[in-house]
Amino acid sequence: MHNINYIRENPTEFDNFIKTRGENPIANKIIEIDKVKRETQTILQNLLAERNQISKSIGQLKNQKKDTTHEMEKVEDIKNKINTLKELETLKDDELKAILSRLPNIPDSSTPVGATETENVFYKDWGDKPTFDFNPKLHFEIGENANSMNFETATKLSGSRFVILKGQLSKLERAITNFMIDKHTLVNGYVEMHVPYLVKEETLYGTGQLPKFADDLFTAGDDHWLIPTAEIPLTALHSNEILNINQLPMRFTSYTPCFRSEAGAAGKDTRGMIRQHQFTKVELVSLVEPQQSKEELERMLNCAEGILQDLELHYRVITLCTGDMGFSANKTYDIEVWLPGEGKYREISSCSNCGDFQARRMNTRYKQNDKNIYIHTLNGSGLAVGRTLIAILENYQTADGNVRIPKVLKKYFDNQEHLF
RNA sequence: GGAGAGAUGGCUGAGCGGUUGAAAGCACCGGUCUUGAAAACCGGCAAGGUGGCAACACCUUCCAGAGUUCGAAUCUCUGUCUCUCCGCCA
Repeated sequence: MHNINYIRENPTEFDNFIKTRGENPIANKIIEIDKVKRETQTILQNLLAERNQISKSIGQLKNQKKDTTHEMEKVEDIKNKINTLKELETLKDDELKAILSRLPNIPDSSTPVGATETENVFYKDWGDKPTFDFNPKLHFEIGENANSMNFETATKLSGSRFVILKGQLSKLERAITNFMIDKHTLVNGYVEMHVPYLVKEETLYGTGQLPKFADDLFTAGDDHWLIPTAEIPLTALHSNEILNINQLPMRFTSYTPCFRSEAGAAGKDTRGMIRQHQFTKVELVSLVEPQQSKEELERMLNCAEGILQDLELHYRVITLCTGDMGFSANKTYDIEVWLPGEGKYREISSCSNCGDFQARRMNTRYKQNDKNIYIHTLNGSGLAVGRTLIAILENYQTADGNVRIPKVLKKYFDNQEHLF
């Protein structure tokens, strides 16, 4: 959510910013609605003050057993005016909210301007592409050949975009998760949280998924929605609270399943487990003071990168351009891991600074020198577990169809050398 | 699922329908005292908004939403959540 004062004072700048995010200019319209709303409010409040005054005097007159019919008539007239003005105010307020709640965050000055993903900017990379003396297979070929990855049965149970992992692959998924959580809690200073997978509409509004992106989500039929990422419950942990400054920064990590309808991705990545309706992810979330958030984004990125480095997987980091960035972010780094089977880099983590955008929507503040200031929120995958599993299969595969177990995961496998 | 009780400021907790935005205590902040600290004492301490250069004035908010009333924390209805007892149950 945007600060209306900012829009009021910098309409052109605001329009220029949201233009880079693919939105049409709208500041003038916002200001016009806001103006009518505030004018209405001023008149309304004066009438309310008058009503309160008269009501008070009625109380006093009644105490003195005096006649109040004159006052009563006066109030009756004011009441009618109050009702019409109140309706108008609510109407304008709703209009304003409808617009503001659907406008994306303003990009950080270091975010490259661009329309589509082709204009994302290379930031850095790590490691080298592995070499093979055979033709590296795709992850699902490896999994299916080992009889440990099954899409057909999953489709029988749940339809398309689901998978069943069996035996060693199921265990690998669990080992990856444990490794990530252990690293983030023991080394990186994040607090592990176990959170609900079903949340209320209000919670999704806070992080920015609603009202605009309902199509990307699954509902549970009642008033609950399935989380598309643990970012949602973690970021909202302290919504509607005023924190003490010494509580910040807060760093949370959580392992959860994520549910996404993939509404806009029909026909995309239909083979394999790259794009599923359900996947698991270890999420990182930071709640920080405003002046810390830029630094925190780099820190978070490093924490996510560290996992891939430990797993010795080659990757690159790109900075998303304004047009490709998510709704709530002001700056986003994507980490893309190398998949030799596909011969492509694939997103495995996305780390975003949301500034005060989400904090405004969910009303999370902290007190400093008697002032209440919106915090900054950040989130990042640390990492997507399913895609990490894919990366391990494709990068660590051997000519005979087996898979070497990465050094750091061996302890979860009784020091075995190979997966199968 | 059945029966009952409740929801007030950071926390605990008062509150006959009419100076109650809300007593009191705790916590917190500032000060006096002290070598320092504690104790004691004094003072401050909800949020959002509108108007105003400002001082300041006013409005809204006592779970949420409707309603009754000249006037609602206080009365009525609906919803949400919490607690206790019973039933069922991982």
